[in-house]
Amino acid sequence: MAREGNSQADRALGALRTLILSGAFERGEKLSEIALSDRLGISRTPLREAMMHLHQEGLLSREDSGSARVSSYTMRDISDAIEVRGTLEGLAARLAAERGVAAEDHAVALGILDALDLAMDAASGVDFRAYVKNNTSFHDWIAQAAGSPIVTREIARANRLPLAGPSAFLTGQEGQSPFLRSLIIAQDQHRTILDAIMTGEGGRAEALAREHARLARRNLQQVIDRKNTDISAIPGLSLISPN
Amino acid sequence: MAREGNSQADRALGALRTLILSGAFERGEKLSEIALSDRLGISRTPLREAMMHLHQEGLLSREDSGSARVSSYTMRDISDAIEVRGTLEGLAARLAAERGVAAEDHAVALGILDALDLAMDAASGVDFRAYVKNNTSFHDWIAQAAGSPIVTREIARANRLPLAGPSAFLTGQEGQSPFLRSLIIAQDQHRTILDAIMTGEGGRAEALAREHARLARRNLQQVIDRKNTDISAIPGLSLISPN
DNA sequence: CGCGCTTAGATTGTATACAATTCGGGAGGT
DNA sequence: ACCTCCCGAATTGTATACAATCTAAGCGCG
Repeated sequence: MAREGNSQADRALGALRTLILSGAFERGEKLSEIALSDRLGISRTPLREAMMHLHQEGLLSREDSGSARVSSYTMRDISDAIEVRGTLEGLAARLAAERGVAAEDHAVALGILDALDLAMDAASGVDFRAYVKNNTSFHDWIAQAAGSPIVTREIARANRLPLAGPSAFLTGQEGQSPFLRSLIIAQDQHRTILDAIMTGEGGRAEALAREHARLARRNLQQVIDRKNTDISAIPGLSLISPN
Repeated sequence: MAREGNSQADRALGALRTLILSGAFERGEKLSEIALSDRLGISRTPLREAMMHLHQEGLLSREDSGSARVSSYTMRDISDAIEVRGTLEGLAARLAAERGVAAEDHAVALGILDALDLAMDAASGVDFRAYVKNNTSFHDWIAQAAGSPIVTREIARANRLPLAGPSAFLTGQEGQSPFLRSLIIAQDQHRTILDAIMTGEGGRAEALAREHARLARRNLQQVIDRKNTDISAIPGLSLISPN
């Protein structure tokens, strides 16, 4: 049998997801199971399992007849998805503030924020790889800070939506100066959110977490407005319909 | 092939979900695919598909080895799930207020609320069947009121969590007088939420929708505290661990 | 010339056989 | 008595064959 991550189904899931996000298919393109099966060298049974998974992730949508199509999203869909994420992170932050956070967990969060500072102040400009990694970690920390598996799970779900994750627009932006400014603002928001959580200011923590997500929305808008963006530089961007 | 709802996979999904929610299995019981396959008269392929679906619904959890267990939830998990639902419905209500609602959609909502009044004022006590149906309709209306497929979808997801749906605690409660009072309060909240949405009071609409969900939380607590509750009267209650 | 029907090819849904792995129990040794 | 190792039964993962259905092209008819 297969260990975690070693199964054919997991391989199919990863491979197909990468293909879709990298723009290997057109928006709305119909995917044939047999064709994909041949292309990936994986039989239809685990492939169908992977496609079901991608369906619930939102990357595929099912026709009435049962055939699968690559999903198509509008700008507003992504914007709404980010708002949903912000709302749920706000909930997590508020609950964490209300329920309290152990000193041990607090230390972990501080460590992540210090690492983010370090990534920004690197001698050779910003260390994007480290920033993305630690930014993701901090958002994961918030998701778990309330100590509620349900909240954590729902946030994870919201993050799976194509471009809604906290680090979706942190790749392929290295040289942009307005983007650098937004990193500074984002990091300040990180510290402020953690402060509000630790002082038990639930309402403040929630409002800040929401606004923090809206910063991602602004970045999305900037990326789109800048016309010469390489569509393949940001995974999933090919799923967005132009208008 | 199979039309929507006619496939073996859909039948397996419905049958297995009903079995689980009705308490046919113990909490944490390991489910063998072969045994279930025999019991339901459905081969393993569509059965596995159904089990994957139930896994993402939260009714099943997977062991490292791949075997499936019936999920177990705590009281607090359910409480959190209801809070998540309230938060997302609050988001939907706020967005609806901010973005505006067409007169046509407003009329639909008013129709649903009138039907709810009618169900409560029925000559022979409360018509629970009608109340549940229209209560569900109103919550669906809110989920769609923002005009955002993403928001609608996330709310639908949150509702799938075992006892988190808006009508989860409306069955098996017919004779309870404190419960009747909560129906009156709930219906008042319905009207107030709609009013806030239509007058563009986004913050108010959001706060009310959240508090409305917390009423469901109070009902849950009442059901649990009342010791003589028939555990099979409320679908999914068997998944809750006592402590 | 356009439209509906028929039919063949392609595609999805399902069952089943087989391979790989896990799990539990029993034998044997210390 | 307890621990370890090993083996067989049970269980899950995968491939594949077949059945049911969809799709699209070609044909006949108005």
